[in-house]
Amino acid sequence: MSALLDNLNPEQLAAVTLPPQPALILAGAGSGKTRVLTTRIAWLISTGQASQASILAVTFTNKAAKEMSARLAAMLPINPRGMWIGTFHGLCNRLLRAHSRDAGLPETFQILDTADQLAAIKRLVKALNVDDEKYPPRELQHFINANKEAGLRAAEVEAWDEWTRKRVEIYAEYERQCQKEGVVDFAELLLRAFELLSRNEPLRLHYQSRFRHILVDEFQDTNHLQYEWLKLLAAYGGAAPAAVFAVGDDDQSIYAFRGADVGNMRDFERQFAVKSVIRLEQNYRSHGNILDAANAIIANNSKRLGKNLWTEAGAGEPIRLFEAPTDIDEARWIVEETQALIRDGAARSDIAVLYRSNAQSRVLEHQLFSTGIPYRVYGGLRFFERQEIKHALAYLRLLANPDDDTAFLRVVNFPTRGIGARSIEALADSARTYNASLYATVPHLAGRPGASLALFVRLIEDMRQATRDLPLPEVIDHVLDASGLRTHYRAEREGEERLSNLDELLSAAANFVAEAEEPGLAGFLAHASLEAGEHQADAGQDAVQLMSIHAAKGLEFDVVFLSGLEEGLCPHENAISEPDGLEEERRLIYVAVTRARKRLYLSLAQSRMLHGQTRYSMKSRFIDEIPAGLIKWLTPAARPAAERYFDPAPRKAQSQAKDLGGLRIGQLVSHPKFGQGVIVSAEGAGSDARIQINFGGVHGMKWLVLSLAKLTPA
DNA sequence: CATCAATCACCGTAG
DNA sequence: GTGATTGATG
Repeated sequence: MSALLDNLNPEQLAAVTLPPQPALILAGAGSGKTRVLTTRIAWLISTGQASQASILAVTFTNKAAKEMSARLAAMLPINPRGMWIGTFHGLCNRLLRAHSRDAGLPETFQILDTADQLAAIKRLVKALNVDDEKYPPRELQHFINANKEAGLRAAEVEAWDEWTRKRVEIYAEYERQCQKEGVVDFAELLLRAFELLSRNEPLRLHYQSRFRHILVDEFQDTNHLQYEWLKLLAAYGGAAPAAVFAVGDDDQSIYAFRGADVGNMRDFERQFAVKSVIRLEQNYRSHGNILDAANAIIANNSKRLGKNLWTEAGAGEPIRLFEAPTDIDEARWIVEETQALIRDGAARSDIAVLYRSNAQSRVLEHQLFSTGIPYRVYGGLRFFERQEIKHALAYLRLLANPDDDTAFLRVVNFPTRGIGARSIEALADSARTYNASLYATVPHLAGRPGASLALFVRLIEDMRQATRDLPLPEVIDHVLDASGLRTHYRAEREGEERLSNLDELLSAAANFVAEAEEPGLAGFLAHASLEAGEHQADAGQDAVQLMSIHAAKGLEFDVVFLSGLEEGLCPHENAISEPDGLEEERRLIYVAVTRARKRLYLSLAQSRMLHGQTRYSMKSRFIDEIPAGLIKWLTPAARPAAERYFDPAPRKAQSQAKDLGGLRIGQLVSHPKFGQGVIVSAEGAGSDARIQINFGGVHGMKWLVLSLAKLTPA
């Protein structure tokens, strides 16, 4: 026991050993947050204050949940599976599987990922004859999810205008469609679990009396529904509420876009009458210069609970900053620098390259690949989201739940078996009249299309027969052959990688069976939806880590490259116009900077390919928020002169040189009112000539009449 | 009904 | 630049 509490600083110790009552721990980046959480659980159990079964710990990412389980297993001679530890989605899934009937779901309900959900909405929009120009499926998807995250069913959404009334109607139809097919989307997992507990009193009382200790990681990222779910489970307002131990950092709140509400921290403090607020401000991760930069950046935010990180570590190295002419040059430089680090003995896995948007990874991957440096990309297109994997999973889903129309449509004619759009349309029509799923409607269909469809149904039924008593990997193996997927990809010219991914699916299943509590098909399918990113084909290898800043939260590395620090990208142009958008972008940079232990590189590119076009931008305002003394410029001048600003190797799109009275595209210019900007494009000629300039920041993009604008080369 | 080429829209972050 | 969608052709 004493060893358990050794080496904790006074604040950490106080947090770990708080009496069982509501507590809020404001834990700065690198302050030992995970350690406090896990030690708290170990302490509660080893002092006999809590049983394993009375613990519920919830996190946001699978990575964090796994980490917590692993650390607990190292601290306690127990099986951490006795506790409920997982993500919000994972725990809600567990709850719904255990009580599917009470929740109004089939036992084998399937989970729709983002792409499945969008496909389902598109299908619905088509079936309802809705104008998809006026009601774009993506927008509808966002509308539905936002309402679910706010805890609102279609009937509860207030619609003030015709547009929204229609969207509510589609939302209601979507709910009906999902219910009929026995599928739930991500947001539905949470909402359904919430409704299950709130409507079913015996069940609620059971879980409320079981979970006496509820620990929440990354509390700042909870959305409204998740907070309400926690309140319900903790018996908030009742005679004997559970002890909620919430750990969070308002400065690291970066998920407002999906409904996260930092206000939950204040609400929690007030509503639960929290007596103990503990601040963890000593940072054990980063050198002083890195921490100073992070503190300086975040100090520009106005809405903060207030916190200042400090460290006993020395200042360390300066922050290195590199400005490249193009995104390709930027990537090349990052790779060269990485090579040098590895040559000097750095482990590849201790080096991370971070970026704002996943699209940036391609250039980096290309450079790394051609240099032969092993790398691993997190996020982006994930293993379980690959086309061939989704096809295989769709067959499996049909085995588990034939009413899953999304799965049905995905593979009914893949590999092709003569079932075209006409047949599908006819089938969908009768499915509507019978009010049944596509699969169930097939026997009712007469004529020629009916025959080929019946063959497909027969195929699935045969698969079900043949795999009835087989272990999961063999089920999948059989399905891959019987479906014709293997044959199809063997014939495809570039199908080799797809084939090996399908084999990888087999080993993923074998792994799953070995580790899971419920190693059945339904469990595996849920795993595939919920942990789409966890399984990577080249996991385990010592590789350079590539990921978005969001994905990097909670992780740390010796060396961090933060790339693409340009106005429009970081801060992202869409965020600037959003309320509080800029502050969230700043927190994003704060998160990125605080990932680094020893060395931090910042980089930007003056021009970048985006949407197949070259874009010119200015350096991010956030760079200017770092005290100049902490930065070491690796490029000659703070701003390169106009001449050298040009792309030395112009790409096609910009090669047509235009005469703009001495100015050129890509050049940095100064305007008396708008300040510095980059010439992006031009049109017209003579006195009509207009040029487009990206001033970044407040002014943004502007079209100016060349003959009137008082521009000087900067 | 399948295949291929041409055209179009899209990339902001995620479980 | 990529992946989805549409249109012409066999």
